Amino acid sequence: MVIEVEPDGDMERLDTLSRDLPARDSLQPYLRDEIFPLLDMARWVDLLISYLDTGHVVSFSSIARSLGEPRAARAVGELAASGALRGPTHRIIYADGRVPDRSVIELGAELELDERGGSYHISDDLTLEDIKVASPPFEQLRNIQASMDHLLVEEQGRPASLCGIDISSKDDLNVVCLSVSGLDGDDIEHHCKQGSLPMPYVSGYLFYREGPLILPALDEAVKEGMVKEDTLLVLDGNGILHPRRSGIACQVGVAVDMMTCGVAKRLQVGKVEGNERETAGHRISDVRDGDDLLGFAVRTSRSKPVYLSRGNRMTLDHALESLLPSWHHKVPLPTRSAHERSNEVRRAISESPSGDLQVPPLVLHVAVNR
DNA sequence: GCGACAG
DNA sequence: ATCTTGTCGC
Repeated sequence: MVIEVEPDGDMERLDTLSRDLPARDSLQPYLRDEIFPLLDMARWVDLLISYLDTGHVVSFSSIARSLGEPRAARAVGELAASGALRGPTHRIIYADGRVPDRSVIELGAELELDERGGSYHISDDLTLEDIKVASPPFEQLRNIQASMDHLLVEEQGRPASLCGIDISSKDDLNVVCLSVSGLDGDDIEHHCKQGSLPMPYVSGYLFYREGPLILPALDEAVKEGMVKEDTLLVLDGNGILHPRRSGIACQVGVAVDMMTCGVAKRLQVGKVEGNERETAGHRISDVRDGDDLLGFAVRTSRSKPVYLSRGNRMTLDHALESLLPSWHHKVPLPTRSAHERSNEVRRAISESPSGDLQVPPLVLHVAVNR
C-alpha cells in the first residue's frame, strides 16, 4: 500500500527556496536565515511516520528513500534510537521484516510477531507500507548543491595564509575550531565556537550538517581579522572529490566566496591511480573517476594516504602547492591543529563544573605559537 | 558473506 | 565522528 504524504510548511518552503538561488553575495544570509532553519531531519521522519496507523509498518530504508536519499537509512535509525522522534518509532522495522529489539513489546501489542532464532519478525503475510512524498527534502538539498556548483570558480588562487577547520562532537556537544597559520604552518591562532548540529551525518550531505556551525564561526573569525580574503580554508572533507562534485569544501567556498580545498581521510568516490610520484617528503597519486582528475592521494612516509581536492577559487595543483610547506604529518598542520584544538575545547567544556563554559554560544579566541 | 558511503 | 593504554616502529 502506498501512502501519500502531504508536505508540511517546512518541506514546501525548502522546495520553493531550492528552485532559485540568490546571487553570490546574498548566499550567506540565504543559507543562514532561510535554508539552515529548515534542516530538521527528525521532523521530516516524524511527518512520514505520523501517517502510519496502528499495525502498519515501514522500513528504515524505505523512509530514507521517501526522503529522497537511500543512503540516509542509517541516519533514520540513529534518530529513532536517540529518541529524537516523537511519532510511532516502533512501527519502523528492518527491510527483511525483523523488528528492532527495543520495539518488540510495543509493536507486539499491535500485531502478530514471529520469533525465529532469537529475533522477532512481522508475519509473512504482512507487507511494508510505501510512503510517497511530493517534494523529497534530500532532492532539494541536491538541487541547492547543483546550483551552488554553478557558482564554483576554478582559478589560480594565491593564498597568504591557511585556515584548518574541524568539528569535534560528543553527544549534543559540538565544537568547531578554525586554526589559522602562515603558509609554513607557523604562528597559529585558534577560534572556537560551540553550537548544535541539527542534521545527522549523511554521506554526501556533510555541508548541511556542519555548515550551520562552520559559517557563523567563520564569520566571527573574519570580523576579528583572523581570516582574510587571502586565506585558504582547508575543510575536513572533500571538495570536488564527491559523488556530485559538490563536497563541503565547494559549498563552504561558494557560500563565503573564498578559496577552499578539502582534505579527507577516507575515499568517498574515485580510484587511486597506480603510479605514485615522489617529491621531497611526499608520495602523491592521482585520484580519478573515469577520465576526470578529481584529487590527489597524498601520504608522508609509509602511512595511509589522505585525499586532497579543490573547492572554490583554487586549482588542485595550487592547493597542493599551498599546503606542502605545512604538510609534515598525515594532514597539513592547520588541519591537525584544528582537530586537536576542537577536541581539547570540547573536553574542557564537558569536564568543566557545570555552569561557566556551558552557556552557548560559546566563543573562545586563543592565540598560541607552536 | 557481501558491500563498505567524507564527518 | 566517538569508544581508548600502552606499545610497536620509523
